[in-house]
Amino acid sequence: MPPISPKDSPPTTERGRQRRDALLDAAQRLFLERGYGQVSVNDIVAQAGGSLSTLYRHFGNKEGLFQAMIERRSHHIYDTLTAEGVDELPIEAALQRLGIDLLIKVMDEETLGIYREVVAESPRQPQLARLFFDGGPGRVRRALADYFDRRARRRLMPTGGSVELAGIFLGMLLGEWHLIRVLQLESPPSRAAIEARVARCVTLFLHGTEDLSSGRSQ
Amino acid sequence: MPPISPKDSPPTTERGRQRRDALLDAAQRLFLERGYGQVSVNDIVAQAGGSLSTLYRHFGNKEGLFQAMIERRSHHIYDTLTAEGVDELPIEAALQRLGIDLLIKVMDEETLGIYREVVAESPRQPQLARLFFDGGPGRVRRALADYFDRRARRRLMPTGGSVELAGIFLGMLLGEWHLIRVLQLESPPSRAAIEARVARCVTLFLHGTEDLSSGRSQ
DNA sequence: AAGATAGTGTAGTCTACACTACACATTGAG
DNA sequence: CTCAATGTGTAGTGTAGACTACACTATCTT
Repeated sequence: MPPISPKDSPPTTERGRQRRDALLDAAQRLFLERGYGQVSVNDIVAQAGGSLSTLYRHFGNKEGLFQAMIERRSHHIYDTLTAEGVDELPIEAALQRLGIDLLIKVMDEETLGIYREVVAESPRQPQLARLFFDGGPGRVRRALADYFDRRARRRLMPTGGSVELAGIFLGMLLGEWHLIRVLQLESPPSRAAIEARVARCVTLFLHGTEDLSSGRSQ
Repeated sequence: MPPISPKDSPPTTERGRQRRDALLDAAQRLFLERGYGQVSVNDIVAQAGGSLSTLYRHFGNKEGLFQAMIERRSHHIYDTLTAEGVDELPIEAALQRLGIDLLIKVMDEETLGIYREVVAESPRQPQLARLFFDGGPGRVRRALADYFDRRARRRLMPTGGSVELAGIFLGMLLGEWHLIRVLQLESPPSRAAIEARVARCVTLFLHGTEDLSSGRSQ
């Protein structure tokens, strides 16, 4: 009878914590490199040093290890995105800064790897989806929506639907680029290309297509 | 020595075509239901009827079958989206119609399944990524960009960057919704919800946030 | 009717790998 | 010192599954 919830007991001793981290590090490297299904627990132990028994003591089974790894990651990845002091900037500059930071983070090979693995495994491990979304994309959307709400309170923009608005803006930023990078159809965009795209998105978001240059709409 | 390119010879006889289609149908059902790695070729044969030998004669190996299935699918899925007569409509209506059709298609469980499988397998099967993108999302982006170009030629909107603009608009439409559905975090949106979101995106795309109601930007 | 072409069915090979068993080492607390 | 908990190392076990071999059948063409 396999354990329903893998026993991810907090390590008591210092040595225990080290072994646990080594296993997580190895798991991360290998899972993101080859994909969950293509990595054996033996590979991970070989990479991490230590012993198979230890792995099973800590994580219960392969899935437990995977989830622990994803959880650790999705938290740390988006921690750099805590836009602070953003309320003092004009909205153009604020969105521009957030957009650039976000695109750089999201185009990063590690972030893309996490995304691929989560999408691939989520049908079999639904907890994974929540874990990832709430720790990553969901948190960014929340933060941006809060920013919009603060502006609305200061009467700097209309009230209401801030979460949806945030989602739309984030969608604009990623657009087709994310898919293209997830599928590895093109090489990563340069810093300059990122800045240009963000600028275009910000303008579009604030003023619509009309404002791009001349031209009237039908 | 495994064949480099799977022998996907076009079936000559009628009976051959039937057997081939039956295999593809079964493959599609099972792959989308359980995921590529979780389906055995024997499962597929059992579902399709016929024989293992036939499968290998047609597709060479498991990957060949998978690719043939994805190719067939990504072509047919987006065929419904050939927006015709769209040039006669005001741009609001045109974008609205396209947006609704697209969101319905993209939120469909089958389309989401294809997406998941392609993302999951693309690192191991790079041809797959191209196949999918060019047959699906890429074609939609191309079609929308062409529409923008035609409008630009009629001086109804600014010239240039139509492909990027199309990508941005499509990104707005999907936004966070796509991820949420891919990860199955929420149930499918209602028709009404889709219409509301598309309307909001179209307004935003054409006029920016300013126009949503009152409120001035900083 | 005879041979080519494609489909069937079964049985089997070979390999990979999740997970376990077990005997032994290390460490730290009382 | 000792005993309990934790880590190590090796050597399995059991199973699943991709792919092959082979003997046979159905159909179609000329």
